[in-house]
Amino acid sequence: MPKQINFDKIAHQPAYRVVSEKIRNSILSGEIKAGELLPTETDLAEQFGVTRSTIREAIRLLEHGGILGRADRKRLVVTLPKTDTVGRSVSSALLMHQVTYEELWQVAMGLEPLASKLACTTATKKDKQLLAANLVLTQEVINDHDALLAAEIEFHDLLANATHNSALLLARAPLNELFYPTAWGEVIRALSPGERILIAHQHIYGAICSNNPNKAEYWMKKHMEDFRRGIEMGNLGFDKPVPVTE
Amino acid sequence: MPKQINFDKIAHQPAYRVVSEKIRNSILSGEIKAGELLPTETDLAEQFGVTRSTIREAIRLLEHGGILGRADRKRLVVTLPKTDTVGRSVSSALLMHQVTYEELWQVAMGLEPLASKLACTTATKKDKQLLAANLVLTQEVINDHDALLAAEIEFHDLLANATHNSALLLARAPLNELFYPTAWGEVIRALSPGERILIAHQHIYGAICSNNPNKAEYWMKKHMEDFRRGIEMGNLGFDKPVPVTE
DNA sequence: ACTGTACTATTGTCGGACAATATGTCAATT
DNA sequence: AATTGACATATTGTCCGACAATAGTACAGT
Repeated sequence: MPKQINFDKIAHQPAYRVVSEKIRNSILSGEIKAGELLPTETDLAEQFGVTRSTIREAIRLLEHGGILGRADRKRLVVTLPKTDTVGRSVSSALLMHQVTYEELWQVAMGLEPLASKLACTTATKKDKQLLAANLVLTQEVINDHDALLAAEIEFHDLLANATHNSALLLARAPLNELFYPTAWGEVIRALSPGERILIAHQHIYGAICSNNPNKAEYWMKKHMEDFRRGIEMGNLGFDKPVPVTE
Repeated sequence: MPKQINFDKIAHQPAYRVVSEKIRNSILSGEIKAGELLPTETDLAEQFGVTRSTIREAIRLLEHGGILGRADRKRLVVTLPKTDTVGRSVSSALLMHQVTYEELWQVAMGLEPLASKLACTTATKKDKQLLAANLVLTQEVINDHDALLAAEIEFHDLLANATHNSALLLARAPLNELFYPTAWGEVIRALSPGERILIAHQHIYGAICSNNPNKAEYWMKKHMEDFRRGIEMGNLGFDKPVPVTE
């Protein structure tokens, strides 16, 4: 085989991507802060020296990432990405990768007990109040499948919020969107373990209030193990891909 | 206060978003599979009954999520989102939320030991070979800061890949992009704990080869604790936000 | 204090245009 | 047979100009 010289592909980035990157950098570097308005499309077009169409495409690129949004559906505004916005991209990706319940459960086992532990030292009064209210609600709807499911998901979400750790919130976002809605739904429907759920939640809540990280972690692990058994015993396979809903 | 009837805001979605959602659903539902080409923009415009500009904006929305890409820079193709593509959205979000080293470390403490444990049962021969090669490389460059940093990051990445758990891969994507590059860089530079790193890696690798999940988990925890001490002792504050680089 | 009117700014959408570039075909060359 | 060149075609990237719909504002009128 004769020697051959390989050149790198030249990187010709389309204009809309260049513009998008520039705006992104301006935002990330703090040049434009969250809450501030972006110049109008016409202005931007003039500043970058491209057409409005190009600007619009650049904006769409950022809009999906959640760092740009619309104030009152007119002017563009720089926004702090919300967990669920970002979570949707991740969820799409996971669905396309045919993620299984087992894979999600494993991640949940890594993150949820951690969240319980952390929440013990970080939860504010407000957080505890919200959790307490959730417990009351759970007890009330313990026989109503759908409402119980909603309450159950909310509990885990409140708990995660109580850590005030944005990295943790984002990492577990797909659980909220993909895992719990489908999996818990089945578990609750199949086994009706409403009481077991409530008991676990109460213990976790108690551990947080008495600032007992190990206990909080322990009960969350137990809770998640229950969950796993529920899935295995139900009619949705633990190693099957999560179905696309909606 | 007089009783007042509240109506929901009517949800007037712009056309480009509607189109984007329709395409997204087609992809997620498997109607169009990964690897397949999308119709041309002109065709899409005709099918949806909108202009090409609108179609283009819809496409940009999806392009950012990584589920659409370009085959050879012309035709659009449906693609499986790569971890780093999706990870970038998440990283942007975290940077805007001024995520701290501590928050990232906590997530790492939840995920990395888990990855070590899981890898014991899921790692293939290929995975082990790659890890072994990485160990050799690490030993060779143990005194070269930059190369050592790259090798260190690669080790954790290979380990995560060895779990073959896409949910885990995506959840830890921000660690790869935000945490390790900046934090490890400082740790290595400040303390030069090259040998400690290598030893930990070797133990983890050994545990995986001998199928010993507990040992793998134990050493990874130890490794991460070292990491934490390194950050605390170095001159970058553990509770400071991760700086925006690039 | 509320309502209606008029004006402006800005976005959402349209349609058409053209250059640059991949792709495919077919003949010519070695 | 394999490479090269020439040519036609398809498709994207970018531009321009236009217009309707609507949010914001200002200013009256009751």
